[in-house]
Amino acid sequence: MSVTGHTSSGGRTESPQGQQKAASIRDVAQAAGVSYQTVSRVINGHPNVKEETRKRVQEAIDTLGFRRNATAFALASGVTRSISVLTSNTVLYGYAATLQGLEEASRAAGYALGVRVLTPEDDLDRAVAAAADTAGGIVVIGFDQLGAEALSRVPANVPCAAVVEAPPRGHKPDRPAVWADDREAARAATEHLLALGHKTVHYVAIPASTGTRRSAGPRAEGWRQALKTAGVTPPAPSGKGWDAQAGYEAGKKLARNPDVTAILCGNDDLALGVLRVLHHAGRRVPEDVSVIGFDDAPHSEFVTPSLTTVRMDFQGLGRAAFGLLRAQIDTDLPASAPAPADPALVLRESSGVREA
Amino acid sequence: MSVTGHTSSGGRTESPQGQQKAASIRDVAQAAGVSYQTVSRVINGHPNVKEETRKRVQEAIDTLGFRRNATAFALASGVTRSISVLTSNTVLYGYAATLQGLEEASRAAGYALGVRVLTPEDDLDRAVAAAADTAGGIVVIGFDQLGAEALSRVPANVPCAAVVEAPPRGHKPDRPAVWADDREAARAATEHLLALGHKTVHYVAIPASTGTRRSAGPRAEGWRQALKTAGVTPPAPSGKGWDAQAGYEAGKKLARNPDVTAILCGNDDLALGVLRVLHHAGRRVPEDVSVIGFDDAPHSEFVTPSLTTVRMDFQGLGRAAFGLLRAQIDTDLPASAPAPADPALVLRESSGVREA
DNA sequence: GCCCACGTTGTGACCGCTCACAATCCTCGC
DNA sequence: GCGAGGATTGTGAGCGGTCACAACGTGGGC
Repeated sequence: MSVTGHTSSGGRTESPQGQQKAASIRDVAQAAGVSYQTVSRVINGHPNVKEETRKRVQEAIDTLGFRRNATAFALASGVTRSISVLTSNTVLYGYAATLQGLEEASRAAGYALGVRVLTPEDDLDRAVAAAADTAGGIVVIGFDQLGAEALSRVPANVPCAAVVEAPPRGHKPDRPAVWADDREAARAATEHLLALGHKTVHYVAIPASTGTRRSAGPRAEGWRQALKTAGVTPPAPSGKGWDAQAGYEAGKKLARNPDVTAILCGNDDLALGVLRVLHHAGRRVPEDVSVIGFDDAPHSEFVTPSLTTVRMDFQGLGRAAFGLLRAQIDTDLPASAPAPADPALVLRESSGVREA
Repeated sequence: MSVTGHTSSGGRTESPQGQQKAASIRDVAQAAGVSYQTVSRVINGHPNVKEETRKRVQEAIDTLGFRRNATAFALASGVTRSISVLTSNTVLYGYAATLQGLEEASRAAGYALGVRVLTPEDDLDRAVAAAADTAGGIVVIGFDQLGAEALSRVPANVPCAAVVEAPPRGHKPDRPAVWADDREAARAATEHLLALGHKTVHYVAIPASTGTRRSAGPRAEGWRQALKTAGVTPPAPSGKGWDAQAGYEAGKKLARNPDVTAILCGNDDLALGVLRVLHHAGRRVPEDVSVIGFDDAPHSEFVTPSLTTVRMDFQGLGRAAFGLLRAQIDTDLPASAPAPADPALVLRESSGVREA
């Protein structure tokens, strides 16, 4: 198999004169025989402009192909109509879907959207600052430690919203934020497994946004709480990452243990890895072991066995976060923040009655 | 299952005075007892500044927490150090991974990155224009018709690069672009299936970036060519979308036909759907039918049966596209465009020798 | 017939920074 | 001891828009 990986430099028709720079407001003014201020009025739809004048200016705008310079507008008016998203990932389903919601909402509102990925090597203050002075506001995706940390570094005077893990009971984040009730969802999923006859439920954790303990985070809490309520001592959670490989690794030990009949996973990728290792270990799903994931990634419905999981409205969270941010920027707006859908347990093939 | 979906408005400590606006270059100048131009020299690392002066200015910068206003800089210098990505999707693996490569490269180069999703309802010219005057250059992800169309609308005077499907043999795109040799990869995959003893190979297509025919696009071409070379008449391709659901739909007919023993899919999501429908039809993979996907999405290794697929270096394509764009903006740069890795067939469980 | 209010338009200053150029200061060589 | 020339610094103008305000009409009310 070969590759061309070819590169072609486009045939620019770059005349020696270079491309004439874009028409400015003053060019238009001259062409229309008015002052630049009048042009400004026209492009901003100011009421007090004589209809005939407006028409003349509009024609000049059209023939010159004038477009208002966004940079100059931003400088002069102080309005930026753009937001910047800070996230540690853009590919994992939860992040990607949240980003999608954010993009959709911002586009609908006429805002440009910037993306800045955070890495462990980053100087977070610098990253936040860079985002802040590029855009009119910041949205932080704080599902993980990196995001949460970045969020805490956002200067108080920059408009900011976040989508985060559900905060500990009774706590409220110090910045506007949206979240779904993962805790309750995890509890419901766990209770479902218990109701299916499983004596206990094991948990393969996603990294928590706060601290490094596997037992931290709302999903783990919900799971633990359900077990406790049922009078079961929660087994130690496992897991050390977000992807299927991490699920595979964490699942090795569980797969070997015949007492393990039910596994809740912090996300669907993890669950996929668990499913895989169970398959390798010769344990059938759901006959021998039930597996439940989290997030309802697009492919979860199509793997075999199809994955029972908790559907999360990440797009909705993204949209809501944008609403929260916009409310700070366009104070005096209808502040419409459509509520995200509730998490919902989706029953599929990977979970079933305990047979033993 | 309930949801809190809670919203908390952060406790802004907004004194009646409001936050004093950020320090400007002149504030710093005054504090340091120099002219604003000297401050400008310091922040731009201009050589001819007396060491002692530089130090004094730097101190003023630090104590005032000065940060150069990006908007003003852009306006005055005409340099934007930001790029904008136009894409019809951000979640599908190929797109998301390309975007990831783009983000990574732009961040490394100190460029901010904007994302603008294209929809069928969009006024493409408007969308392109908006992207163009927000950023210093545009990268178009042209895997599909929407992207390809947008690319063709980019005005000649705006710096632009694209990552596209491999263009027809002998053709070169009229804009700088990168692509992988999907055609060759598809051919290799098809030949592999043929070599496994399959009499023919069916194809479930992804939408082509040009035209609407399922038989268009490099992947389809490579597949068809391999069959023809082997003296086999290519069966009609199926497929009408990008996702697993589309694969499932397209696979229904194939699953019913006992003569179908090998299926090549335009991407891994499609393949997942095909796998699923084959499972429902009681046909074993790879014993009864071999399936090969395209792209090597992260989960393809972990589904059961694991998916034989063609690994694509989308991140590399993204990085290369950024390099191409940057070369137009920072003319006079080392123009380092690291070549993307070649597509590579990854053999896994879903393909095997024909047993019949 | 006059004044005032309002609709319409133009002027100046400024957003925060850069550029080009002029002005000043030193230092060196003879 | 003096002029040349480079190092260092300051000034003016401008990027392409916006804002505030002044300057025009023009019509209606008295």
